[in-house]
Amino acid sequence: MKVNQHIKVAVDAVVFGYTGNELELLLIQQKYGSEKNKWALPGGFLKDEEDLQTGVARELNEETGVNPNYLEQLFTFGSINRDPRGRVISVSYMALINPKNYVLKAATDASDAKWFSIKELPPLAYDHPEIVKKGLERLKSKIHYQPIGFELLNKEFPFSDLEKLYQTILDKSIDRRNFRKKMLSFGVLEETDKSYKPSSGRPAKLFKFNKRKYNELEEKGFHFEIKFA
Amino acid sequence: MKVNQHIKVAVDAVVFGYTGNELELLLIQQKYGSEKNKWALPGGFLKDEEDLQTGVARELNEETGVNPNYLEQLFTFGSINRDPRGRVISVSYMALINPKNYVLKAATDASDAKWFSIKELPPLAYDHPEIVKKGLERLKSKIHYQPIGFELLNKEFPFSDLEKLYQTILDKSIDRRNFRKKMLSFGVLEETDKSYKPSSGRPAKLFKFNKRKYNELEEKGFHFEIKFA
DNA sequence: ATACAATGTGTGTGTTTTACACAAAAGTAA
DNA sequence: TTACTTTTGTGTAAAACACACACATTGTAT
Repeated sequence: MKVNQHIKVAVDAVVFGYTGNELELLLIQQKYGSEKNKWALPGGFLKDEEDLQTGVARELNEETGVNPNYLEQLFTFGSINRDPRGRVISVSYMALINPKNYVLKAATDASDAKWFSIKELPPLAYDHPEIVKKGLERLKSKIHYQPIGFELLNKEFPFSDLEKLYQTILDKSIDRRNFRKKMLSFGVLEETDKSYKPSSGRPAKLFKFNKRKYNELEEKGFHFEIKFA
Repeated sequence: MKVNQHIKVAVDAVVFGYTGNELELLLIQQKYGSEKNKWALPGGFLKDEEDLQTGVARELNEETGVNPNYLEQLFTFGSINRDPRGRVISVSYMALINPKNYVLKAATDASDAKWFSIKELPPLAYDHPEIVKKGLERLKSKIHYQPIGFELLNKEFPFSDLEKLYQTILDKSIDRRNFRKKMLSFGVLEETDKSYKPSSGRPAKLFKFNKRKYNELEEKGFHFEIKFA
């Protein structure tokens, strides 16, 4: 194939985590290069023999040690000068993980991985602010019509966690009663027999998301959709 | 920048048009190459010095003569073997145009452009069926919450056109009264003083979409959203 | 003038969304 | 043991919205 093209293809990941208080973003520190000491999204150049999603997953694992089970393509960024090193287009992905499930890789020679509150991000390299913005938008909108919030929580969680998660992501308060009513009405949450004891106050039942049931319902035309005042 | 990568970047466009009866897709015939005589999405390799959207727009114009004013990135396809000629990733776009505004470029040595009903597509090259599918999904879902339907109609149109457009795209019938009521309730349609005479029956007022007003309302938190029984 | 074809319009009913407050279950401190 | 604090768990009434549904109007063609 004769094409005279000198464009490199990179993949980058916007990885969200939730701690119970804050929405967080996973970043790595650039130790070398023109953007030294800035922070960047995990990512890197795609290999000739791997497909896009495999590529991000690999880079993510190499650079931070995490292996998300939710990974979704976001957008492809291709402005001519987005990377001062040359023409690079970046296929970006959004990943959701529960930070508790991983210990971040310690600093390697290439990078140092760390969680940052989405509200206090350090200076980011390249056009990564734009990519993060796209990720946030996607997360905020998708959480309304896809049950992706559960990817950020423990397998079993008290209702209040789910509620706080939504409030944190959407950055607004929601009515507890209406939220619970609506969520439960979908019939995709299962009450477990366990309960969780908060540091003070009444213990809460633990719930879990029943993915099988969700898939079943979805086949039948059901749509997860949650809105707020 | 030293990266040993041999991946080419292409851009492809899923171009939808509406004739008043059918949703149509703009395709070009492959005259050479391994996929000779199949039809393909307009598109081609990205140039080193153009950004993605510029690239699709250029290819689209070169190959078919159309210049869409609605162009939106869809998805990036990157399976390893999607193109038998080598490793090529394709950044796909969706375009909406009113076919009446253009005369398709006659057959050039490279290709022959033609509209096909979405219901009777010829065999498509590469993974283009998958790309088309993505485009259709996007169109179907986006038409519910973004005023993109107007891009497919004349500037001034009878209400029935809009209605038929929605029915065609969504492939289901909708209640005329409720649809009209809801659409008008947004306050983004303007009644003109002109009217349109159908071949038979009562003449219809012509409406036009007021984009400025839509943008204003959107700023204030308004959301275009239309659903059906 | 009559038949035909498409446009234009309102209301009642059911469903969904919203707003809102108090009791129950634990732990802790007097 | 009692009372205080904290968090969970729950119902109802009003408002907004979605849905189903039918007939008069305005033009053309015969």
